[in-house]
Amino acid sequence: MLSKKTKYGIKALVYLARQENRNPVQISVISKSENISRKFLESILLTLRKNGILGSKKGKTGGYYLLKDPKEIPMTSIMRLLEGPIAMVPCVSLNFYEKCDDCPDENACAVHNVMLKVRDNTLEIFRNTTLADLSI
Amino acid sequence: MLSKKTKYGIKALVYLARQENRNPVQISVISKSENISRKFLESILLTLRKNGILGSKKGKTGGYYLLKDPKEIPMTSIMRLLEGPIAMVPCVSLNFYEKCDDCPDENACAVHNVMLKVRDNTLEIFRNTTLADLSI
DNA sequence: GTATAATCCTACTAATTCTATAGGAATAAA
DNA sequence: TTTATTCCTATAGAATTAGTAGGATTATAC
Repeated sequence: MLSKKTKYGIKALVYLARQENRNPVQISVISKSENISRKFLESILLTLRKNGILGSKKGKTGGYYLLKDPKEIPMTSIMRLLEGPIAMVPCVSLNFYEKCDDCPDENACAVHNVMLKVRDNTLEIFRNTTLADLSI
Repeated sequence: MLSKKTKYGIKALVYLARQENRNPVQISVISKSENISRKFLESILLTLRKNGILGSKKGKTGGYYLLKDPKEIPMTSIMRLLEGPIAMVPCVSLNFYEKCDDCPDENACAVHNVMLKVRDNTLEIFRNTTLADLSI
């Protein structure tokens, strides 16, 4: 299941992508529009900024804005940043790989092989979907 | 992320599917072979039995066995039983649908639409994969 | 400059879910 | 009658999630 953090993060990004210009938008404006707790959204936008997706301006008339063209922001980046691995098991994850304790041989593991297939499919969707596609 | 419950459940089912006959297999035999906590596995097999996937025999020489041909057990059934929804958000789930609190219009929701696509893809894989496919 | 209004940052908390574990009752075979 | 299994309910510790608190910092407007 997608965490609320990720869901809210995507919604906020879409909101920013739909803006006509790149002027800073205040947290409270987004939080009201998208029905998201202000403080929770604050922490989400902060991690998006720390990871190069958003820029921010402090003080009065401050807020958050996109640093890149929405076309240049694939879902893979957003998902990995907010949600973590795209794969359903760590042993088939590209960016968050971990060996299973219980599994002596990955290639012989039935779970591994189905989940690899699922990951490949999901990955292709996320790679081919950018923030621009979400924001139409 | 897939829960250990689901992962262990699948592994146990594969183990049973690979048996030559349908004689009862004891929990402890499966738990040793697959490196799963005996008591945890016990509770998993119990829910599989209560939901018509497994049969059981009590007492000495007791154990668990498959009730159906592995070909007749799709991944969708196993996943929904052990893991719950296949979709990443409740609002695109077929069997566990729930409306989002924050979302006034589902069809206008960017998250909804990507996740619908992901669900369709994942669902097709799980529908076309049976326990028999996993047990080769 | 001073008041105001925004982000920044760290820490904390409440709720939920996950991963088991405990312990005995019921059952069946030897 | 002993032994070895499943059956059942309850509980507990750990991890994660979702959200909150409160003040520090910074920039604008008057």
